[in-house]
Amino acid sequence: MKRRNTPAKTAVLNILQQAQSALSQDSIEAEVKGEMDRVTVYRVLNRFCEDGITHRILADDGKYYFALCLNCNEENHDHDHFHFRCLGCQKVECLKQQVQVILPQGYRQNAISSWVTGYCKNC
Amino acid sequence: MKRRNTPAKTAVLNILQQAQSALSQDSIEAEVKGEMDRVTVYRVLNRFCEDGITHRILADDGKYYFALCLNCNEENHDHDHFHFRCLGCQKVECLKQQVQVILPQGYRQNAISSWVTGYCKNC
DNA sequence: CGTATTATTGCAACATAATTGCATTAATAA
DNA sequence: TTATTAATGCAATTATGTTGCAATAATACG
Ligand SMILES: [Mn+2]
Ligand SMILES: [Mn+2]
Ligand SMILES: [Zn+2]
Ligand SMILES: [Zn+2]
Repeated sequence: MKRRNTPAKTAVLNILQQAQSALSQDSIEAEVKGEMDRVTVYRVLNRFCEDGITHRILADDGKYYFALCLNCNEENHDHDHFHFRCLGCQKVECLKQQVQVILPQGYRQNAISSWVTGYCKNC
Repeated sequence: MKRRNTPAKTAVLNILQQAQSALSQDSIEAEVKGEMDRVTVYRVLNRFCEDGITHRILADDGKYYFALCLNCNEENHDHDHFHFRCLGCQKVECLKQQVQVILPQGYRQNAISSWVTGYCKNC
């Protein structure tokens, strides 16, 4: 399924690139108000995830956030870092620190989702 | 608001005690099918949380899971441990390992939510 | 026990986040 | 320029959880 370049795709990608942080669907929707449908935002973001352009993280507020994959290449994705959500400015960031977990015997690890909520240095 | 003992409350508590793991509303609902309403399950569980009988954890599948507070006392709740969700049997457990995170300068930590998904030793 | 008080329940409606179906539009290849 | 089909808009649907309100029933108290 070959991808096509569309205004919607370009607009969402620009927003993510300028954000320097993970964004939720609704915050992106707010920025493109009128330009495109709500569903299109979801679909563009999901396609980005399928294509390895973004990664999708379910925050502890129950919403998905999307962040550009910065240190990933086509084959190796590495998203086992902590995520921080600020209760003041609502900003979500990918932290540098990797999550270290040792599972009990016989357990196999598939994915990790680690969140810290609190207040960032500006809040 | 003094609590009352009801069949609904007793049934849900029994299920949690026998489970030895965290349960979602829908899995509890499945076990009490016909006995009580969907909303009652939510309300019983939320009351347990208010009363410090259970704690509520939002999993990386977007659902809340409820687990008995075992090592908590009235004042000190300690839920900063990893949680494991099995993709095979759907079971959710609280792992022993505590989450260790060092935040960037100036950041304040409020709450932690750490999930590992994968397959347990039986799956 | 009998009665009053009010916590708890059931049911319908609502809220919010995200997905799906389908006809239409438009990006790309030939 | 035209054919192909990915992408879009809109409405409907799913999923999870909450809220309003009248009816029910657990508890306290004489
Ligand atoms: Mn990340
Ligand atoms: Mn726990
Ligand atoms: Zn902040
Ligand atoms: Zn399992």
